Amino acid sequence: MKDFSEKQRNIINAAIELIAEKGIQQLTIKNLSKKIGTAEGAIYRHFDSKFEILVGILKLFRQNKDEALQNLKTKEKSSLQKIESLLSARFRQFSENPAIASVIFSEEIFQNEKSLANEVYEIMVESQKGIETIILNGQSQKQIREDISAEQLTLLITGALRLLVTQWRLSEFSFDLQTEGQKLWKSIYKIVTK
Amino acid sequence: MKDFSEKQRNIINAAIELIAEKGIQQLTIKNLSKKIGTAEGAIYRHFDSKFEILVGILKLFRQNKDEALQNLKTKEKSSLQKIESLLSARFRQFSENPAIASVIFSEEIFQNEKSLANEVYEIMVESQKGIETIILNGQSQKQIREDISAEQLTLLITGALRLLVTQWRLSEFSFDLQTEGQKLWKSIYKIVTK
Amino acid sequence: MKDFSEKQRNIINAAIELIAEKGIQQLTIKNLSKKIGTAEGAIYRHFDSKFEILVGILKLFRQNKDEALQNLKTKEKSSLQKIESLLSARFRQFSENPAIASVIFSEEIFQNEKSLANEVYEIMVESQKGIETIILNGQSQKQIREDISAEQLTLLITGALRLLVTQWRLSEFSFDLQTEGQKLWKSIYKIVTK
Amino acid sequence: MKDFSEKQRNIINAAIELIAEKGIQQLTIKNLSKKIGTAEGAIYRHFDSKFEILVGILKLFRQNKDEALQNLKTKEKSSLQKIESLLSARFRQFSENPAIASVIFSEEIFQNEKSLANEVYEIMVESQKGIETIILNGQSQKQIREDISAEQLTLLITGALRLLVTQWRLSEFSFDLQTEGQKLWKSIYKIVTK
DNA sequence: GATGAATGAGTTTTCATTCAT
DNA sequence: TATGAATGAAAACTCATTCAT
Repeated sequence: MKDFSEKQRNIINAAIELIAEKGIQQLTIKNLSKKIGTAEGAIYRHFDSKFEILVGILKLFRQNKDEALQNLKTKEKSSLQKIESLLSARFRQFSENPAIASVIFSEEIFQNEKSLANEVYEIMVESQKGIETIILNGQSQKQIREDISAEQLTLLITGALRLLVTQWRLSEFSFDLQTEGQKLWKSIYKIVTK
Repeated sequence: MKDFSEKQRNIINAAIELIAEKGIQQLTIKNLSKKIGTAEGAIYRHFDSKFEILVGILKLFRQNKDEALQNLKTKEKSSLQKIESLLSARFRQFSENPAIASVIFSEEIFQNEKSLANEVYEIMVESQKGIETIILNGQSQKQIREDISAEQLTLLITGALRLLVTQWRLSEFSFDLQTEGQKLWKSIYKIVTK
Repeated sequence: MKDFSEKQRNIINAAIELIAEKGIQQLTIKNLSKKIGTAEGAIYRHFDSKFEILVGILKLFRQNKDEALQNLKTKEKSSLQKIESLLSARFRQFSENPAIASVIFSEEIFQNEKSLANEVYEIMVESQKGIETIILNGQSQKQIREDISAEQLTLLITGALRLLVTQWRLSEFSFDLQTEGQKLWKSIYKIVTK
Repeated sequence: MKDFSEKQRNIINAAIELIAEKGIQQLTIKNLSKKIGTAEGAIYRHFDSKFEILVGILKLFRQNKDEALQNLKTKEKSSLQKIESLLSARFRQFSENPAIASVIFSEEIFQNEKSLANEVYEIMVESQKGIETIILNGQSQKQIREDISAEQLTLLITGALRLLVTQWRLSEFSFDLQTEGQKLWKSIYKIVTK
């Protein structure tokens, strides 16, 4: 769980951008070193292998997720407010860093390596468990409808979030993600409150 | 829009399976020829290049989509029945051919080539337009709630469908997709009818 | 125990020559392909890896040894004649193919890979066991002195053989190996017969 | 013929151990610096290049040899006693420092560089000349048989010594070298005295 | 049509050496 | 003196594609 050096963070971010721009197949050490302006060999001072860079990306995503869920716990908010916070924080993060948006929901990128694929799945499951817990709370406080299970509501909310981000990316960021995110929240609100 | 020869369909299906099993990075001519039991050179009798095989995969997906939407038009059903049909047809197809499930929602696979990425996006948009049209019909016939736009409802439905399939795949097909699909339909039904 | 194709034998022989000329550190795929006049990648049609080429060299050496020992068994000769045959066959082989002489007694070449180092040692032990058996026979027939054990005599004979070949090689083949081999045989003869 | 600093001797010894353990191909500046616990760059304070380290190893071997031969000259012993001394000193040295045993008879290690290969050969020739001189003395004093030339006897003795050490090393030091060395001496004694 | 060897460019990684600190 | 990051060349290996058979 060690923290990354500045150089390591540079490399991880460059890798994320590269994947976002051209796909994993273009995430080569050559392209990566070009992007950060060093010789190819230099990268190996900071990561033992290309694989470790991918591991680094996932570590970063896991940290993102943990911080997001942690943030919510400390705040005194209703369940609905918490969900709204979560969604708008996500949309803001992606708007500010579209490269992350391009990679974070693209599980296929890590499919190559069994161990990474598993890590990806875990992060996804844990992230959804976080939302499901909030919804369960909302249901027990009668703020959220109970005729649909928390699991199903989570599937609907998370699925829509992911798809909206995917559309944004595939359309080459042709619309304002935060605006559309607001609209989505309103729809979700209507749906979950009755 | 020429149709494929049997050999070509073999190759396309083998390619889809290969991607599903090991990711696009393992879609090599060598692996492909091994899978279909021919020499490497033989593949070039049927496709001019590897790129054309990817084009072929997308052509197949487009046909799938067109047929699915066409099927519905001919049938006399309510909007809600149509959506249910569409969903259950999808889940059935994926259950029968998990490889397709692994590739069809993985837009990143085709991100490498600009022209393919665009085709992917178009198929996705057209597919959703099909559902949106059904929902609009349902709304004008008062079978589907009107306080949420057809576009938003489509986002919610399609997003959940995609995410459920993704979870099924990442969990290595650990649950029964059609059963979970039924559950999802019930939730969607509750949501859209009120 | 499969036999090698002609191309594979070419590659193995080129590898032996390369090692003989410049040492294992110069046994690179680039140098090897240059020597046999193909592109680097072409070699991988015939061997899965560089490692397999080294395995191939050792297989060849093992065959050499097996044939040499087999040859002797069939012939009706006294123990002393057998030893003389063995030595002169060796010296003839090395004279005709100095590259083999440069590699066959250079166990360090294969030290890099544990599995190969073991194979090397086995070949050496088995080869000496062959000679020891002949000596034991000679002793029981009173043709060879018995006050020194067969093992020790083998050590002396094999050690001298190896060292003579090593000197020949290090002196850049500056003397006639077969002539010196004859001299060595005479010395050995005197030693073992009394 | 300058003497080495302590740091230089450290480096040379670490290099010998590294070669002994894993072969020359693993003698890299990185591995070397790891073994002596410094940064890679630090090595270049003490040696101008990796090549100079190899030169250093050979210088050490030459010193070893010179001292060994010098030692004998000063002592008042018979030729046979001198040979026994020489052998047992060698076996003792190798027992105490197996790494040296692994490198000193492995001429191939230095084969890469023409100039080193030559130095290796010279050390070997001079070392044998030393023994040959002792034998010649023994022959003129009728302590050593004269029907076999001093050169041939040297070949037999040195060859057996080398092979025994090689077997010891390849068998991963599975027997006691000094005990086996004693046995070898007894055999040699019988051989040269009659 | 099919085969499989060959090609040339590309991949990840390693290495001796240099150099700013 | 020591450190460790950077460099450029070279290592082993892969790959899409071509082509003689």
